[in-house]
Amino acid sequence: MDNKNLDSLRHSCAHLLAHAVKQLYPGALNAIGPAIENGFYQDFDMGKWSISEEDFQKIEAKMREILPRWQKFTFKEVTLVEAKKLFKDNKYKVEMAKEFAKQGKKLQTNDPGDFLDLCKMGHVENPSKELRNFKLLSVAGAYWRGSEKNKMLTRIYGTVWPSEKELKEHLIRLEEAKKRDHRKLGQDLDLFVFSDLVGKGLPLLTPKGATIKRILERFIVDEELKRGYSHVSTPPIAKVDLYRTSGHYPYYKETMYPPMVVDDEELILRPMTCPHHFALFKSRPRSYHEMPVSFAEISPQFRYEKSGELTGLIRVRTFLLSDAHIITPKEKAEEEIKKVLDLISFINKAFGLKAGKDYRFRLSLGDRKDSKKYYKDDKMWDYAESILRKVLKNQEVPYYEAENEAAFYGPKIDVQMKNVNGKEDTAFTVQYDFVMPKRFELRFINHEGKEEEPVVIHRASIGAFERTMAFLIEHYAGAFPLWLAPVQIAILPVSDKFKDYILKVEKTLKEAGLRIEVNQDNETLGKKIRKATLQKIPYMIIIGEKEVETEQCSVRTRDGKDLGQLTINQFISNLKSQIEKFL
RNA sequence: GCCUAGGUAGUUUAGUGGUAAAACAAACCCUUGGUAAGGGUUAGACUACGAGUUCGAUUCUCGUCCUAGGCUCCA
Repeated sequence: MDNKNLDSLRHSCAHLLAHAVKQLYPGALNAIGPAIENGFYQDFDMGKWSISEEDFQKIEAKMREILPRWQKFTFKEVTLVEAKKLFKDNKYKVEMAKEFAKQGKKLQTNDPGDFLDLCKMGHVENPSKELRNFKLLSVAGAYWRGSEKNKMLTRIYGTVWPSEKELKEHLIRLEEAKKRDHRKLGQDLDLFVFSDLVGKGLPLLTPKGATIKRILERFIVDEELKRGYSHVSTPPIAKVDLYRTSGHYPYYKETMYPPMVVDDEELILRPMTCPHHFALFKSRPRSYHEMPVSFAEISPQFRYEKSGELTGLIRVRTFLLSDAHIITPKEKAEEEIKKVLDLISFINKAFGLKAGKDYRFRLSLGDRKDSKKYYKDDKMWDYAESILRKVLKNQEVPYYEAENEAAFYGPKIDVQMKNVNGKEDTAFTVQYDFVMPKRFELRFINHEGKEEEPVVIHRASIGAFERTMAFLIEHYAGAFPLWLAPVQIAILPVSDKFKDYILKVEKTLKEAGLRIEVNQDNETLGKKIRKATLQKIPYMIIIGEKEVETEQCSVRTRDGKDLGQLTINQFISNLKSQIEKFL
């Protein structure tokens, strides 16, 4: 079934849900009910009622009771006056009717037999047959028309599929996704924890979690140094004036931590690194010879995200960003953006992430009409957006454009990744900024000996480490590739008689830079293997009498493959060549 | 922040208006075992926190904190 028909199926099911709920809860009003990816939702103003997931069984039964009567949707075009009259009891429908009429859209009602609704979308031909394979999934609050200022409605999410088999498969996929959830794996694999006492949105990384972070950090710093970045170190705290100069303060006051007053000075935990790097740039005059100047930093940042927005490691209140600011003459900006995209491709390749499947590029544009949210300079916006678009086109990568997603100082290219729940977040970002150079009076001396204003490219190559770790945990389902695995080798003695040899092996492997864990517990070999496998440790080496005699080790992988006996040196060079291939 | 649901040993869960049960993990003992769970013993919970109702609350009510799924937000 193609997407259009699937959408019709799902949207039709939202009607069925609306009808059932209205019958069960007199006075409930249905608002919008669109198809979404893998399902649909339907919003209700429940009036005096409230709904929880416990009510789903009852609602689903009602839907099945109604369904046989729904033979065919019939459509009818109506005028605004007629619509207002037909839906006089439903203010949401009336508001939509007015809105559509204002936009010059035709108003249409449809009726599957006993449920007249205002609606313009596609519907299935034969509802009673096609709508059988549905399931209600969750209930949530959602603001009417998506605005915090409006009333909160009750939203019911559901899914529907052309066949029972597809429905079952989808439900199994949802279950499987839960198993990959980085929050569950973070617990099971001992990577990070939260503490009520420390605070929400403030993750504590365990030794294993911190190891992954350290590997990523070293990986990206080394790679950036190779590519010509200068790594710097600036304080995670600064005077509020710095952010007043940058213009961040009024725009982002809500998400900054409140200022601390120390001796007549107001200090703030930094929510971003840009102004620090600009201050560094301005510390002395800059010549065109050294441009572009690329300051990179593994930078801790602090943002007061609203409590409901926090999710595991994906949205946190303090995080470490692989930040950089490329301060470049305008004519070199395009080339520099291209270089950043090359770096991002390199990173994605190292992780085995594929464009289109695991991530996608988004060209995030401004809105010329919204001068509150975006700095007003139409010409600069047009120019900056055209440059980013051009680079994306030349890279021949698939991308999509999104209005109203830019930073206040310019448009950006975002690398969007999906988490196991299907929610998309920005992993990496490249931003074109023509505002900060003005605000900070950034200048360099050009080859004519005159002062010239550069542009700034803000970019986060490997993103925020916490968030990137979350994506990677889910991407690998916890089975990290050798180079990233917090523990690479589990040494499993067959009994405790071989301590001396084990110590020797452990020392040799550690000296070779490998990450080891020895399981000396008084347990059977089978149990030790099980434990190491559940911890998703890539390699297990088993040492017993045979290995001690021949000075070898028996190697087994977490996938259950037996690689036989190897000398320690063979094993080391085997692993090392594997790691090198990745990097 | 808002809507809905939830919070019981380190973890996953059970349970009850009369101060809590199990599995795994832990510690110890027996076993010295060869490729996914050997056996036993012990310890571990002021049932998230605070208040109320009650003779008595882990259980009922309210508040606070935290978590999940959404919404809003996401530099």
